[in-house]
Amino acid sequence: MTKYIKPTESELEILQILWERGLATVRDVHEGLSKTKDVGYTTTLKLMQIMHEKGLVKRDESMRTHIYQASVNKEKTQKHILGKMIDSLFGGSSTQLVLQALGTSETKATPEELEKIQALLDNLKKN
Amino acid sequence: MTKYIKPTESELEILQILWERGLATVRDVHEGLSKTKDVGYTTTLKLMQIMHEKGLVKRDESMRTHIYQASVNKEKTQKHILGKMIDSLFGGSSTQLVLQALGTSETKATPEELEKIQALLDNLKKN
DNA sequence: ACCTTTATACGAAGCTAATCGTATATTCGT
DNA sequence: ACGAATATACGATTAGCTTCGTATAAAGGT
Repeated sequence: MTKYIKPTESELEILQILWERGLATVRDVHEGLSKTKDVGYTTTLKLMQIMHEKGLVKRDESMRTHIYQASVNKEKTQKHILGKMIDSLFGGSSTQLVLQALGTSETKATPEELEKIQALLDNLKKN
Repeated sequence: MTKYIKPTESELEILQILWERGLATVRDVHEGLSKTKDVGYTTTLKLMQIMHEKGLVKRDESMRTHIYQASVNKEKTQKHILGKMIDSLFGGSSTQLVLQALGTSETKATPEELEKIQALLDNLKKN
């Protein structure tokens, strides 16, 4: 039972990038972040160092430029945060959250995604 | 365009209780919180005072024991936070979030809820 | 070779959230 | 009427997040 470490907002942004790329340098990540927000390079560096201390990321230090990768699982992290949100914001009802999310939806769901949702829904209906 | 104020974790817990009860004293809220976490009365009080300063709650001060109520809309707040989460955690795809939420689901959805979800889903399928 | 660029490491400041103790005023029970 | 309980207000502390400046070392270019 390893203790779950809740990533902060900024850490999540970084994880997001690492999950996408797999391997990345601080500079890679920083350039990714720079697309959406204005932040100094050393800030990104510091954050990633802290994440390393916390165990949120691993890194290969064998070269001068360290290579980082996420050490926490994407789906598990999503599930964890989602679970907390369901509790704190939707009184524990995940269906309430789903209703809100589908209602708000501006994203175009692909037919495949819709089928997956339908399948899950059918499954829930059985019970 | 009134500035949106993002409630903190603790503030959300309090809002949750206020949304449920409509009107409540600090003690009411504190007793609600005490069910799930261990916190001092003055901590709850302080939080609610801060929320009042921020405009997250209103209060009737005409009596010694103030009567509080939420001054922010439940659905709007949910939608706002959900939106941020979809962006930061699911790359902007609300369907991805729905998939996770339905998959994780331990909550028993009522038949009515399932029908509502189905209706929304049917609607999405049309387009 | 030497100057510029690019790394990491580290320290510290600014801010916000969360918590609680204490002071003070009011109300309640007996 | 008087002590206990209960209310608000307020200050202070602690902890964590975020940010950035500076020091130092290693590469790179010409």
